[in-house]
Amino acid sequence: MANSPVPRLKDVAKAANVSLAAASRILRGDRERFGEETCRRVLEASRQLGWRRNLLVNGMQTGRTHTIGVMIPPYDSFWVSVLSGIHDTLAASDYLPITVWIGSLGDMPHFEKEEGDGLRQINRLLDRRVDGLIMWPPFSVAYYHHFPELVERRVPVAVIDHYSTVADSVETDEEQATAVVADHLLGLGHRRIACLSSRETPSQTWAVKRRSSFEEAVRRNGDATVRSWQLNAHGSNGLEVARELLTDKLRPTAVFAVSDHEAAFVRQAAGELGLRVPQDLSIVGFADLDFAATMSPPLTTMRQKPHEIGRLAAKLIMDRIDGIMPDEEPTTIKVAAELIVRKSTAPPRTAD
Amino acid sequence: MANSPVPRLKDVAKAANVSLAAASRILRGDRERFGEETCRRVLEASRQLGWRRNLLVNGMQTGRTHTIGVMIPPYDSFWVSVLSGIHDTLAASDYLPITVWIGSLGDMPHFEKEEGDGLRQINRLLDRRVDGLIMWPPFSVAYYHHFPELVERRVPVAVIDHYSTVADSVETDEEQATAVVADHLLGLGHRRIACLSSRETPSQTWAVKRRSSFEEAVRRNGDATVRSWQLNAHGSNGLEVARELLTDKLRPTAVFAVSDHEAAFVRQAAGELGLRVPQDLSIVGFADLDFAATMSPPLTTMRQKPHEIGRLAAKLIMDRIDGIMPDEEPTTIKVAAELIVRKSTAPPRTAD
DNA sequence: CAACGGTTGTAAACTAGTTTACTCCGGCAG
DNA sequence: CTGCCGGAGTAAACTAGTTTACAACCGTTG
Repeated sequence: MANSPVPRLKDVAKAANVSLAAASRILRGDRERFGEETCRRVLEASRQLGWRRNLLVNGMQTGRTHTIGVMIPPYDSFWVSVLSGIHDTLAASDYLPITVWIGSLGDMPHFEKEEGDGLRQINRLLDRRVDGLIMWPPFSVAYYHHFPELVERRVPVAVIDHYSTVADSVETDEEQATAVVADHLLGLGHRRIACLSSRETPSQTWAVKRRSSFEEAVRRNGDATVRSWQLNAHGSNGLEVARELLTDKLRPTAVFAVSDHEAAFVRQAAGELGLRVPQDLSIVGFADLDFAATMSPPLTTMRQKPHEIGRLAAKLIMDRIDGIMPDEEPTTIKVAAELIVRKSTAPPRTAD
Repeated sequence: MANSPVPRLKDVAKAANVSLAAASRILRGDRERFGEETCRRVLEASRQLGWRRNLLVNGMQTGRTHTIGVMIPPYDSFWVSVLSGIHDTLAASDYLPITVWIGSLGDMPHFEKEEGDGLRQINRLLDRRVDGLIMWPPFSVAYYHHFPELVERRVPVAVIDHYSTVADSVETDEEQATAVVADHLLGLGHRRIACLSSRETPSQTWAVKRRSSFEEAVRRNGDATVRSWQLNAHGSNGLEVARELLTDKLRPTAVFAVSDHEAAFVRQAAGELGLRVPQDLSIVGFADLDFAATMSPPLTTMRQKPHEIGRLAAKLIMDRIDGIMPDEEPTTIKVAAELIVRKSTAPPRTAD
């Protein structure tokens, strides 16, 4: 019956014995101008042949591919949830995300951004004429170089966990979140507190902000000391820095790690040094990644709302596409995080 | 300069002062027939204007979109690795996966497949004229109903962890893997062994096979007893079944769980019942998910090769697309798994 | 002076539809 | 008998190129 692998509108029109234009209009929903019987015949023929709209053609004609490019890291549970929020939100508008990444899983959670690769990936998306881009900026040295190009092509961009003056952004409310952590630790009685930051490269604005907001929040208290360490540019020396931090003359009774990945290093280093958690050392993480609850002891951490972050990023993009938002002025949305108290925090030993 | 948001070939041709056809041929690499100076002008103009090939047009003309649809579950670390293998392999051929899922993260690792949703997602991919499909069949009751349609459209399909007679498939070598687990437990001296299977719905052929292969492997030994339990159709009663299994009159000294998710239930139930792991109870999982190493005690488990599985599935699809494989005869590739011995297995108590 | 090879242009057909402008036909009302 | 309207068809232009056939121009040989 079908001599072509995929049925074309032409085939449907022929089967229903109507013209191509009539079939097109009827299938697009413009049924008022046609007889009931004709509509029925066309719809039936379409169903029978398994005809489906061709979004390639649609994309060429309207300039809308109903596809959003997403550049985020090889996934840990945070990014899986972000992606899930993006996916759900886009699906509601009949959009689909198309996701690319650079680096490899083996290098998680930190990895080198290779400029050439980032550029290749962003171009793969542009070649497919995506209607918008959601990204985590560390992937995109490419991003900075190509922002003017994206603007010229009118491809809206939303960035996640990165402050930007040129694109819409969604980020965790670092001031709120770090204040909660500081309150928790200070409330337990800790007065010598260490902070383990991540890589603080120019693109990792979240790490810088989280660390500095935390320092500020602790210092507002007056009588507590806080000191921060950070990973090297490759993020490859987590365990060493954690050891260094724990053996420092500060002798911290509590450590705030800017993400659960860093908290895991602190936990491991504490174990090696014979420090019991939480009796000798309290640890607070950030993100509530899937492994946080099953660490021993279960990790006290700030639970971000990754699904919500993804949802909002997708909504920003959709609003730009639909022209709901005015052409100018990038928006920044801050999402609150909540403290999940588990077993890795306790008052410091009074003997100390 | 550019009056249109995205530069067209027409603009490049005009800027380089050549005809549209010449620009097209030169940019496609057909440079032999043109002068060096002309080629330089066209390439330069293209670079300057930021022109990029339009894969929508390409797709319409050649019937190849350089895109592969992927339907896999909301990701745990196994599926993230599978996806990574797919991504890397496709990228090498300048293809991109476009991933959809059904169900939600909250229902992991088991969830209802809702037929309507599965169909909607597969159609989203078909609308974009993907060149092939990689999927995990539980997502696709849709798949079974639409296989004839896919065949007619000549869309090659590869399935993962599911035996199929109609599509290519890649799966873990269950016989090899379960024999290794059986040898490990029997070698330690266990003689009363329980097996906790997953949901054993018709689409979960891997669970059925893994459980039955394990039973067979144990029974080959002669003097050991094995008994199996399984989750309900929704996969919602893992903890209850684990409790039931541990309090059964069999009094198992070891449990093999068909995935780490189920192993986690066994661990939790053991804790509740005051059984120490591994002194009172040995547990073996399957998959080596990211949380396996940080469980307490760290879980002995079979490490699958998800990246390799993804790579092979992508390669099967690419071979079908490139016409390398003959038109008939679906292939099945089996991938070996390796035992990772951690702290959750030990010899049974001799007192017992 | 004509033929020739190397370069480049022109025009048309093609991918799968969408959309607009017009036309055509039959039946009914005035 | 004419006008009008609903229901349909026809043709063409348009999306962004790709590809083929053919023509045209140039300077250089024979």
